[in-house]
Amino acid sequence: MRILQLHCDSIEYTPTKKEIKIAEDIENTELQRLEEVVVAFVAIEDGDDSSVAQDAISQIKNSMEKIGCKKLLLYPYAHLSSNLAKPSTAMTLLSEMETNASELEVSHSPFGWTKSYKIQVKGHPLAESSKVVTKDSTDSKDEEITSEALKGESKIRSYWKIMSPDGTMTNIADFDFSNHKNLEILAKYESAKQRSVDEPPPHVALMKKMAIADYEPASDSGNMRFYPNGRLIKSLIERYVTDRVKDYGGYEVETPIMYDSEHPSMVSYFNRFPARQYNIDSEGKKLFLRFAACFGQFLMANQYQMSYKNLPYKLYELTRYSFRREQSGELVGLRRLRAFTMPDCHAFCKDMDQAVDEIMLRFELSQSVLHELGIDESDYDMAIRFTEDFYNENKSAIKELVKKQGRPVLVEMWKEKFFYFVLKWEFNFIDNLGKASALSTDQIDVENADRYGIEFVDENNNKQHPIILHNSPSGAIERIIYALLEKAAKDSKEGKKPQFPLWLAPTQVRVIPLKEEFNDFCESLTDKISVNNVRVDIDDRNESIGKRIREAEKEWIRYILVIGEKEVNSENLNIRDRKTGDVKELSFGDFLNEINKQTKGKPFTGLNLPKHLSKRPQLMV
RNA sequence: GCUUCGGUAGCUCAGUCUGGUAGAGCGUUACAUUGGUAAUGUAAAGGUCACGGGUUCAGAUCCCGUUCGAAGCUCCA
Repeated sequence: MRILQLHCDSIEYTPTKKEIKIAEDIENTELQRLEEVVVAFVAIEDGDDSSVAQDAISQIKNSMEKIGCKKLLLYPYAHLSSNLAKPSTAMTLLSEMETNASELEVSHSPFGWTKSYKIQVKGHPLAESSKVVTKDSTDSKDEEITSEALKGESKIRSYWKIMSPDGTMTNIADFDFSNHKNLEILAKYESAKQRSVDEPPPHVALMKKMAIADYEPASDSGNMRFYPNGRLIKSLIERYVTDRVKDYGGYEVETPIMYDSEHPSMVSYFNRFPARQYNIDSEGKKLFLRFAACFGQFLMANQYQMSYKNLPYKLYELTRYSFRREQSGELVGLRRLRAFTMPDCHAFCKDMDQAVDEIMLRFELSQSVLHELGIDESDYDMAIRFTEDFYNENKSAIKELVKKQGRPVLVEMWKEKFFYFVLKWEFNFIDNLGKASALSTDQIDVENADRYGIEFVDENNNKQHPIILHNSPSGAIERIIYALLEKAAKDSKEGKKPQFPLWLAPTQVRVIPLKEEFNDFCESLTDKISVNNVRVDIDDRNESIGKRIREAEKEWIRYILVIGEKEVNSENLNIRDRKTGDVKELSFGDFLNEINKQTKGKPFTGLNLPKHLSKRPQLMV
């Protein structure tokens, strides 16, 4: 028996005429319409019997339970097989299947009739499946009709281990996680897929409360709006990551955000991955929005005349945005988006030795970038994945990476290469709910240079395809903000004051005049401070001093300067430091030094809000 | 995408079970207050109870659908 099973929004069919003599007698030849239904196109084959029918219907019931649908239409469909059973047998078995599915709302379309039909199939991964049930098939073959990638992904055979910094590998079950709680979460998360949470992630409330980002209902899900505070933070992180990649040797480029899916180099790449992109039809072209910077940079590199002497050569782009049409149920706050900002740096290397050398540099770059962004080593754990072949040929390189991490890492070893890369590592941030999400990552790609026709000329004047590394030193910028907010929430939960690194704080210094008569003094003081690249504002509202301090605290502002009689007549400043909660007296110069020490080496941009709080609309409370 | 839960004033939320005049705090506005390091006082304005349909004499409340969000499943190039 062959079955094509489709989970449908709707199906309409109209019996038009009897095809065979013994066709079922029916009274109603009008159009039938069913909604929210699983349609099983069934071909009964020679040799099928009652046991096959039972097996088949139980498989159907099984998968319907999984997708949560209770309505079934059995649709006799001869065209699935060239070895059909006799119509009489077929009718008997079909009605047996229908009887055995009585707990469902089951019906069938008439047997032996020519029917016209119109069908609307749902888009989810389990919506379509085909089944072959035979007398001797002991186990069910439940094959999903979807992209090659999804098929392959479920077939990937892999082994999960923990590798210690000394290079020894241990089975996950045998590893002592007592000092590595987050790694345990990551290991369980990845390999066993165990999760149990029942509350929204804290960064979602914080991103709104701090007026950073919010959902935009008028857009698609997962496309966020960033308020002035959020844009300032995001733009500073973007600039910092870009500066660091340029220091490392990446050359910044800009490439289109949409591509023609029928361009020859896209076709084969596309077929390797599930179709989760945004599609746009324009003047007969089928365009899709990029989900990474790869295409643009590869198509560009294709034009380069490269010699081995030029390698390694690195291209970099900060994609604003990359688009992935993730399943709606997977989107969460700033953690998982459909439009996100991704720094993406590709290094073209002449051979595996050079690629391995390069990956070490980028590993250190990624570690350092995260650290400087305010994400500590203890906040993330590393996973490394590679093919068995790559492991056997490059053991020492893998061990060196793990050693650089200095702590045990999660290892996934693939029996064979399925993706385009032979090695991939990533740093996974573990949030307050025990969710892991990848930040930095790098890959060794051995396929795409060929696919995109990227070549260099080697020492012997032969053309070769370079090995390509794909590194994002920070991961998505939105995800960095998510990590910083989750860290702040954790501090808050532990009774510590939440805060941003000073260089990212929307306001670094707040000046509060005690009375209106000190306003002029405050103006000139803030001018003096802001010319030194410090974001300073004035709370000139007619509110009590206590309230204005409280609100500055709630905005996580690090330094508060209350200006009264005493300050106006003093050389020094009285500074309330949120970190300690104390008020200290410093000279103007010492104060600036204290700030500069903390923001050294980081980009700066001016206040992104009105300087006077009296002029500032309130976004959130 | 599936299952479950949720959407009430700008924000946080009560009211929904048991249908009958829509509530509080914060914020906003006005007036008074000129303050010394986490909430000054008084008053006022502010709601299509997410949207659409149904049941009912009557719907924020009950039913159906849609939409947005969250959790779980699945997934993450």
